[in-house]
Amino acid sequence: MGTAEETADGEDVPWGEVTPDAARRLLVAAVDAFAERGYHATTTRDIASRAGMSPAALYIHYKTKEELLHRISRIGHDKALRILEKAADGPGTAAERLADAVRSFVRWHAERHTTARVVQYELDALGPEHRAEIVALRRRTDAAVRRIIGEGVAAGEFDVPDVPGTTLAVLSLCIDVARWFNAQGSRTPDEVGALYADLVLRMVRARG
Amino acid sequence: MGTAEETADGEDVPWGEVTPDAARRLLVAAVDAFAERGYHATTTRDIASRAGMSPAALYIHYKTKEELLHRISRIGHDKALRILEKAADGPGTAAERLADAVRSFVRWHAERHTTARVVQYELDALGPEHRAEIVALRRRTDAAVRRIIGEGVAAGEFDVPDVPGTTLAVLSLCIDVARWFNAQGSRTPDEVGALYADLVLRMVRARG
DNA sequence: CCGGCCCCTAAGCGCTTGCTCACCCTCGCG
DNA sequence: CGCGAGGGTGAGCAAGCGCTTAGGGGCCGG
Repeated sequence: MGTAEETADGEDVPWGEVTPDAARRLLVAAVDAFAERGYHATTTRDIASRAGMSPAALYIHYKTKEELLHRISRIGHDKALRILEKAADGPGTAAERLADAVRSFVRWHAERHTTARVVQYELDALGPEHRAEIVALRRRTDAAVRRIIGEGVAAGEFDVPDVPGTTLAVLSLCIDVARWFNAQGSRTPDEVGALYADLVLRMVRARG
Repeated sequence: MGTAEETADGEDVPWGEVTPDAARRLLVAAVDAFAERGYHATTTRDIASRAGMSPAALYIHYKTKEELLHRISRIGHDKALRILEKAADGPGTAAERLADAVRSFVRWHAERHTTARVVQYELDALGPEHRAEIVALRRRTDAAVRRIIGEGVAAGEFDVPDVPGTTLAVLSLCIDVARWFNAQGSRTPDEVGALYADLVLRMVRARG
């Protein structure tokens, strides 16, 4: 807390951990390009020109185009996981924690949907070692949700016949927000978060 | 019914409508390659060699690589839409029809998950006119689900505060099956279909 | 036997790709 | 002022891309 990439009120500055400034500008340009066209359809010239630099500038700060994707994916997954685990470890009943987790996770996917789209849908473009690292993070994401649902069942709050299957469905539902969410659409990230939290509570048949 | 691409018991032969045989072999190879690596990461040489042909053979049957994707996308969307509309127009209560729609739609996405992955996630790679044609089909998909839910609400079967939002969530949930489903995984398409039908009925709080 | 037809291939064209390299400009420091 | 260091550029390389073209080989009716 209080590190350079956070403001006084504790809210994160996106990509604040990426330095120096030129490296961050390139990374932000890459996120936009990857989200818009996909990793494979994006050229290094496109990324550099979005950042206002020559094609060669990219290779001062990153070894390859794939390393850029890895940095984006790594930071994005870290952030998403932290949001989810914070909600899972919070106070309150299982229903309250599940609703909180879904609400904040979905809000992140909607608010930062360009980043989320890259993070969630360009996994296959990573090299084998980098992909393995990211897959490990995703398992922790799955474990966090499964724990809340499991505790809710144990406490008699939830009625869920298939805990792993329901966990999968809940996460799938949240992640897919990154695919369809449109900033020009009629729903705000808060509204989608509230809607999805309600739907998920219904899925576990929590009293609510 | 009884057309060339259907067997006696009415079950479809996949890609039976694609002729001649060499064109179908190329298309099946393209589906596999696109699903595995993505459209942009797949080369025309890769497609041709999977079909056991030289790179030039592709251009005897298809004008461009994009035309191949369009044929796949068009046929796949037609099939998915037909499955969904058949369930929506069937007999029974809204709950029965919704469960049937979700079950069969999900089963298709799981069973034919390579095709579904291309169909659902490579939309942006299509040219503008082809994309517009596919988007129109997707609107009919949305309309079919919305109609069932709307009728369930009108009949007092469902308790749904936000019909368009719930429709979006239901479709999103089903479509995302194509992303995570793995044939080597522990769940069969039938099991996933049954699980998802139950979860969706809970989302609309149908008596079940 | 032939000649036209239909699939298919070998070779390769023009272009774009990820990435490199020789060089330059700016700036802090003695 | 001289100078080294580090972020930046223009030009371009080797490889791979989508796609084309000239021609080969098997099957057909005559």
